[in-house]
Amino acid sequence: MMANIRRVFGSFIPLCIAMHNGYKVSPSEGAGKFYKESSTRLSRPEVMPIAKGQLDWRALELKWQRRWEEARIFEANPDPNRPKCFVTFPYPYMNGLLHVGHAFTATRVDAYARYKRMKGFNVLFPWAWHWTGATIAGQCERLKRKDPEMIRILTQADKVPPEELDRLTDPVEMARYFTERGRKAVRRMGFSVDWRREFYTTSQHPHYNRFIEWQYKKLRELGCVVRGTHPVVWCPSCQSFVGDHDRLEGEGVRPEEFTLMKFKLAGSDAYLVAATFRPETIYGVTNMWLNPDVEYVEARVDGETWIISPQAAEKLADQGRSVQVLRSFRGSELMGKSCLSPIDGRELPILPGWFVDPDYATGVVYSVPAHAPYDYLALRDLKRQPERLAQFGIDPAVLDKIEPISMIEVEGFGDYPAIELVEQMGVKDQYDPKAEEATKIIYKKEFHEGILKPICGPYAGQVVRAVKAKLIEDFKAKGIADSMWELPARVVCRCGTKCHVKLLQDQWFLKYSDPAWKEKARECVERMKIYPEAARSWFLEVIDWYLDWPCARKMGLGTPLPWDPEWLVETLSDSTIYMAFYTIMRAIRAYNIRPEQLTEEVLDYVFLGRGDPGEIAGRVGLEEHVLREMREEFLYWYPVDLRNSAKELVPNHLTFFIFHHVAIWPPELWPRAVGVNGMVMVEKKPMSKRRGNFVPVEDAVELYGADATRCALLLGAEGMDDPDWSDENARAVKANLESFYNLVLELAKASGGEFGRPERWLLSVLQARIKAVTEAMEELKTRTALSTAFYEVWNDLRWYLRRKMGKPHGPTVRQAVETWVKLMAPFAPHICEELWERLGKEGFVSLAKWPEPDEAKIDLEAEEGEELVKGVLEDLGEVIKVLKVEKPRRACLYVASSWKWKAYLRALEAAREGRPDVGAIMRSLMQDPELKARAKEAASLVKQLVKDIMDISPEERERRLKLGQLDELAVLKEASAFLAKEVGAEEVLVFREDDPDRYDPKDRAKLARPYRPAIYVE
RNA sequence: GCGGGGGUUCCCGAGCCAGGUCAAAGGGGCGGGCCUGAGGCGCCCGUGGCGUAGGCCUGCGUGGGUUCAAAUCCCACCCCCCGCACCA
Repeated sequence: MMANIRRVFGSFIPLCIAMHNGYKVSPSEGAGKFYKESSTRLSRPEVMPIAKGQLDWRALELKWQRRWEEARIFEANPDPNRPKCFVTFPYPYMNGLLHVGHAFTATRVDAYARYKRMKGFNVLFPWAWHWTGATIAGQCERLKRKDPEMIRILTQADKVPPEELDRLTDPVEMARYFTERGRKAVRRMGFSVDWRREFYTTSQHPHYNRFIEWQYKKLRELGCVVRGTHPVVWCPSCQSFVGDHDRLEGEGVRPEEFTLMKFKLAGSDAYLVAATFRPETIYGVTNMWLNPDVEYVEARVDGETWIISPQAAEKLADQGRSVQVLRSFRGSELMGKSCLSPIDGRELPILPGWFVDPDYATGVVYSVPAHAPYDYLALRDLKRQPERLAQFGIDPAVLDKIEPISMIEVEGFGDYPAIELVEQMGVKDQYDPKAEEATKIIYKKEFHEGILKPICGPYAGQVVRAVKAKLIEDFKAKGIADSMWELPARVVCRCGTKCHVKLLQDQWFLKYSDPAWKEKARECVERMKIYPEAARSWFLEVIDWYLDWPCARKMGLGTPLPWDPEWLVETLSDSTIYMAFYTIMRAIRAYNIRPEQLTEEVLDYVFLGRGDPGEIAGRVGLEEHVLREMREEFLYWYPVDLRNSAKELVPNHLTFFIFHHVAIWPPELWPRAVGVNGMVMVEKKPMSKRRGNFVPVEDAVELYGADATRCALLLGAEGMDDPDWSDENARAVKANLESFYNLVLELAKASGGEFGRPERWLLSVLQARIKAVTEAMEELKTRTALSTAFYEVWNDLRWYLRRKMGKPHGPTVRQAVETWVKLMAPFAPHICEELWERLGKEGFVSLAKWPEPDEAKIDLEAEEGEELVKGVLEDLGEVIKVLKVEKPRRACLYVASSWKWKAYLRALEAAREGRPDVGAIMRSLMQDPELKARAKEAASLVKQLVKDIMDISPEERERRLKLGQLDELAVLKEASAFLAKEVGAEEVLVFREDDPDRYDPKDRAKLARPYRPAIYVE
């Protein structure tokens, strides 16, 4: 028996060290053989030693991982008698090692899986590997070229031994290599995975390949896959598109679509084709700008003659236009001529504009001086330097005829916003950088708030933003407008060539723009659970925003499109419904089904229930029952109950996942829930291989063990917040887990003791903890759940043990500790298994029944009693501190008399209706003769009581009201020895305030209030 | 720029939706005490300021506002993180 509280916490570990000194654990010896000899002092030979005051985590974790595997407890088979729960983690991409970010997301899934399993669900948590895409192939290329950065990343971040590098130049080898290491890491984390269903993607896995072929046949049948063209950033020298990572300049720059307005050149069939983002301003056009110093061409473009820059002609040719350059000339040639406004045929002079860049869009710009700063500036510059006009033989008088035309109304400006702003900002001329700034301001303002004036015909009175798309469509229909793609900023390829936009022909697209498809996806989002709820609007936003997605590429690894095999399904498009494949992977292995047996009709039957299983089975040489079993297994596990990922996947993978499910399956098979979490930071910075703060799972596990890694990650954050991984924190969590382990073992030895209020209190608060952890897990709030299960329960026990001064009640403590271990099992499964075994429990804690809160154990009197003791202890401490006495000789407590309690309870009642009114309470109290006799005293008391009451939570008020008068005298008398010990007093005396025999030299008793006994310290 | 999420006491983080329970949970770190042969572990106390009786003052990105009362509600501003398309 423990002699006192200090011994409970202070001495047992050294004792354990003494007991086990000399036992050295060799990890290679495996489960059950960790010691040189069987411990004679521990009753069970297989339990873990505590080596050097610390656990041998590695040996302990390997032991339980092996036992789980041997017992095959995570292999989930359909069982109609149990509710199922199918949870998934997006298979990781195998271009490198798994890192703590993967571990974080997967640990959340695993903790949820383990929780649900303990709740009695038949839980399936499968795992697979993503090989699809060009990234791995790209890495191999870089490796072949001996790119030093690539070698550095592979050898340092991914810790590939240099001698392996040669082998990894083959993409399949690289994928396989990282898959092997990844699998080891996943196992070491103790994830409760059913490995029978493991696979990897691409044509390298013929079964999966069949599945993707089937999926795309279905999508095509449904009209979800269509052919079309697509703009990409293109390098004319490399003849290939240029992704963000292949650029020297222009990261993040994407193609944008310009509107082209066609102005007929007066007395000619040719059009001056001006490019703009603001076609609505056509109503305010006053003249045309060409750069007189650069070259232009006249070209046949789709049967029309266009005047544009030669660069533009080249770009248009890459955008699916038929382009034939007829002649080339300098811009100066057209100066002083005129063209016609496409809207109303007004004649517009063509003037020299040196700001016009032939490299940008068409090199032709129309002028709207009222609303475009550059246009106003260029006109102003010409007026100031009429000689520059004369140089082209233009009569400067032409400028006098140009009046700005106001066509957009915008608050805070008059008729000519561009002019006002230019003057206000003091922009010098068209070469002043401030011109750009002014342009941005006007554009933004007019786009969002601008209203078109009556001059704008059918669009008058409308907001620019609202009408723009319609206007473009109308102009195109009338044949006065066209469009072209252009990059809003310079992009330079790795090879040094300037890029432009190319429109790729005959691409295969997933038609995410389809309104009917979007609608179904929205419906799915609306009906599913989303953790955290804040992510829901994000999904809806993304679905709304999606355009068609090019779903196939010609490079890298993947599954060829069945009807056009030179195209491979790209990586985000072959990972959308594969969770269904997990459901049949078990049978494929068990029955040794060959890939060619997974025909379209077989999979139609399995996943869609189409056709006659007997006939189909016969045709492919399978037993009918096998086919039926696969169908049943699919229907058993589907739909997906939870898919959890990091938030970066919301706008892509998770949304695809939703789109494809709603396309292929009826609503009852749509996903039930998605979880989204933050991205792991390492020492507060985003993890990056290049930056060198990349933390592989294998390293974390090696240093801290699986349980500590899991807990440190889960304690980091929940919701969409980003958790931070730091060594300091991981170390601290590991130490906490070790203390948890030692404390549980020590407490399990407790025997004897008495059952009283502290025991009732402990069991009562434990029920609240169980409830809180359970509720948090249901919402996937893993941080709240773990922190409650771990720290809050610990604090409860801490108080209890302190309160019992080292004499805990064996059975109660044991019960508490068993519950504690169960609550911790989803998070720190290895150490909990070990404890479970050491506690002498049968079976795996992983399969133990999750605790349920027991209403019968909830004990208001005990909880309020302990609250009182805590409060008194705190107040005593405060008083002693202020008095600056080292060791008080004696402390006296005086509990409130019953008339005060009457007033207190009345005040509590009054507080139910909001802020209590002192007057009203008094009036009602005065009905009672006992109180009426003390009216004066009562009045000041009630004021104080109302203050007290408003200082506690409404729930607490309700509890106290429900409980009624607490027998404070009994509670405190029972606790007096404890209080005396805590404050270091010789004795603590407790009296009723109206006890005539009380010891009360300073006459303090009258200050007593309910839950606040009066105190006298000497 | 657009969309999403945030800014809380030394650090991480709860609280904010449903205003008073909040000097503000929990953890970490740090300081002191106890325990120990010593260390680690554990336990207790402290960790904005003041205080010779359980209390008072200041305080939750910045600036306003609503209210008897605001970390919590409203407005404006500043700052940080994530995603933005052929890429996993």
